Amino acid sequence: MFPENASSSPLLHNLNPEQRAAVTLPAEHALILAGAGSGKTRVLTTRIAWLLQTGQVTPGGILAVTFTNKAAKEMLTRLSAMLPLNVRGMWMGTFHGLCNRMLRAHHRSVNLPATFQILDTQDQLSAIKRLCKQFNVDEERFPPKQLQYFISGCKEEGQRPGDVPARDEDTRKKVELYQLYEDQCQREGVVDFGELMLRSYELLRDQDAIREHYRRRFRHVLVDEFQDTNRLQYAWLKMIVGLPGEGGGAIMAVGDDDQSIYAFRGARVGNMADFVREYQVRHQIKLEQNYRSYGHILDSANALIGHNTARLGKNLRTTQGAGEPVRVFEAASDFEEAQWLVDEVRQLVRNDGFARHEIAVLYRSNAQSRVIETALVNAGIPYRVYGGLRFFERAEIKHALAYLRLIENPRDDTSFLRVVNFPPRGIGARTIEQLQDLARESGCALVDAVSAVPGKAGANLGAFIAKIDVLREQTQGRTLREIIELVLEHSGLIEHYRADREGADRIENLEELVNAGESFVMQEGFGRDAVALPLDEQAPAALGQSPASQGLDLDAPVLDAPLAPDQETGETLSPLAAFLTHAALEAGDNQAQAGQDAVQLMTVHASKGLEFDAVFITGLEEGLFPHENSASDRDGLEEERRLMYVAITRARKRLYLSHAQTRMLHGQTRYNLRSRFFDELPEGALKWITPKRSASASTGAAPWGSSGAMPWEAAPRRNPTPQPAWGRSSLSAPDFGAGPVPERKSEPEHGLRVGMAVFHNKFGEGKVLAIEGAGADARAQVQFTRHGTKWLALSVAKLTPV
DNA sequence: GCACCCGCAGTTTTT
DNA sequence: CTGCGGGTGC
Repeated sequence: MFPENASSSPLLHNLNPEQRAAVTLPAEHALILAGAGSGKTRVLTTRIAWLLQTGQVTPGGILAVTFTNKAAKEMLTRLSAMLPLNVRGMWMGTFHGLCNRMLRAHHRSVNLPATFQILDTQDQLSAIKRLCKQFNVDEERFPPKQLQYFISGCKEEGQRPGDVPARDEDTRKKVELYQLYEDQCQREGVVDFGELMLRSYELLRDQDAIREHYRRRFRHVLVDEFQDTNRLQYAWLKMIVGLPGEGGGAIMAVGDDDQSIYAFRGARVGNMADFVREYQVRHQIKLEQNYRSYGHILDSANALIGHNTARLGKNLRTTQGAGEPVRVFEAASDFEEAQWLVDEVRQLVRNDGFARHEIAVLYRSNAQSRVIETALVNAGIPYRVYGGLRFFERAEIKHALAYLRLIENPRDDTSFLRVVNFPPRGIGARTIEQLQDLARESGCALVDAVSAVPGKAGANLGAFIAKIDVLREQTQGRTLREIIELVLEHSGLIEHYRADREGADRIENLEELVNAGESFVMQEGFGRDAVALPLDEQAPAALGQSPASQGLDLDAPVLDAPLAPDQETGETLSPLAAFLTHAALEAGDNQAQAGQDAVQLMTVHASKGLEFDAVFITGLEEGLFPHENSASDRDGLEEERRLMYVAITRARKRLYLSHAQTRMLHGQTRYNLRSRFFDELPEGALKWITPKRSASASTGAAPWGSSGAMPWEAAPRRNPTPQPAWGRSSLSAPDFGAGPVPERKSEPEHGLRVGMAVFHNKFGEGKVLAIEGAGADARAQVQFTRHGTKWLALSVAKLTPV
């Protein structure tokens, strides 16, 4: 089936049978179900290396697509470690990076300027706000955020304004605004993220020659995290390879339906089943051998995910031993949970030899990090929070980029408005409104309407565009570094921030921008980002606008053509334009101060794809995890469960689960029941380490978290604390130090829990959505079948469980 | 044109 | 309880 020399290739050493089977599959469509920690990236990269090594394909025949730049980089790094590699001809990157590359190469065919710039989510929103103002849209009725969601949603479904079914008046209005937004972007020469995908898709759909070119070229299309693809991305892939029998390449889709956690942003797990059906996939390989976690951890993951229906079906297994049990802790409050966590982290580092950066603290929502951060700060434990503002999203950086973009394209109104009066130069809202009116009347860009503004206001505006013009001239023929330095100097940004008491950080970031430009240039001659290549120098070589372009032999020089200038554009992207593209497509590191050995804090979502020696999953409470907004329907709950599955499978050696009985949320104390997920884990793999509390013990009352059902629980639950871990000194006398354990004078007596069906004398039947407060203050949010959702004070309203 | 104050909302996120 | 955005007042 494959060349003999290849079957013994060193590439295949140390692969398990399933991995090896996946790597050496024939050139046909295949689905690889890759469980967590099963060596997915390894299979993907080895597959590519193997295809190349056995001469089945040249680098130019490979298209490998991922979701994040990080994943793309990782793949490239590992691949180059396996093979000496000419990465230039290979298309490896994110969906958006590759679409960008394609659109740059064919910018004329898709009616875009060669230097089109990319709007990130923030830019898109401000563009929409601007549009709404201009057309006097009632922003109460049509919040810009919602319009943005609507437009992005349409694009992800592959719908242009004309394709959107507009049943009601509201939708018609939104579609109209969608159209106006499109016109505006087109006029300004900018595209948003959705547009990158959609326009690239349409290019392939509508331009036969171009589509056939790519179809013949890409013999092997490899897709990472396939379960996260949205409708448009799958359609795009289908365009690139065609349906079976249409002469296109083979798709190897790698994914894990159990790790599908992005439905909320359009991901369609269903693409996996569709793919199998539409491509008559014969080769489905399950990678179930897990190389990451010990047995108890995997048992927990398997048992939990087993509660989901409609799975493709997988069970992780390990050859490592059972390992330690999963430790479960019940805290009286979020505060106590954090204290406990700090103590435990100390133990891990001091006694058990865990590196701090090998310890992760996971939570469902960002708001939960605060208490934990406070406790860590007080304890002097270094930590890092993932997922704040990224480098290129910071305001000062966006300001600097706006100047740079205006140099490149003065018609970029979004950038124009961002900095026309920043730093302040006496151009006020009135003037800008006037300018916008003038521009709209004559249908031109803001910059072109400046000369029509009279008086002092006009002079100020004139000075602004003169400044930009001067910068543009000065930067001619300069290196990227010099360009950025010039902009920082002449824009007045640095000066402005120097006057600001809290501007020091911002100045530092601006100076960092110079470095970012420098290293961008270093990386690839000038801005040829190896991952998300902004400019394709190869493929379109055969697709030029030469007289014979329609009849060109698209096959001949393409696959390994020598690097040639883009014949369609006849020009190369300037370093500046390339850098701006890079800034939009790769927003930069998502983590705070890297480098030092710090505990890692992040949401469960952010943890996907990572692994740690020790993992804490905190806030395992009904309403939080599973989140209240998701727990009401089955799909939502199943996604929450997959999220929990992702969280569990991050851990290598040790896993902690914790929940708190009370938690401050939105400035109020909430009483949360422990997560139902606890009931879905195998008892034998767990160990409750919650210590007995002296307060409750001395009164003789059943201690929280001790044996027996909670007093307010309708159905008896499994014993949450079979054997408190008295033996361990660290646990027997918990030092909850800094504050008193919150008093619990009034334990809930209402007997209600979230999800419970209840009856009210006036409102009839309903379902409890949330419970808040305690004793006389206790309130419940109930969704009534006939009377909507209401908050009821439990001391007043009579609710009876049904 | 800017500063301050009030009011309101408040999962998850990459490109 | 926070942070952000809009609106008002100087």
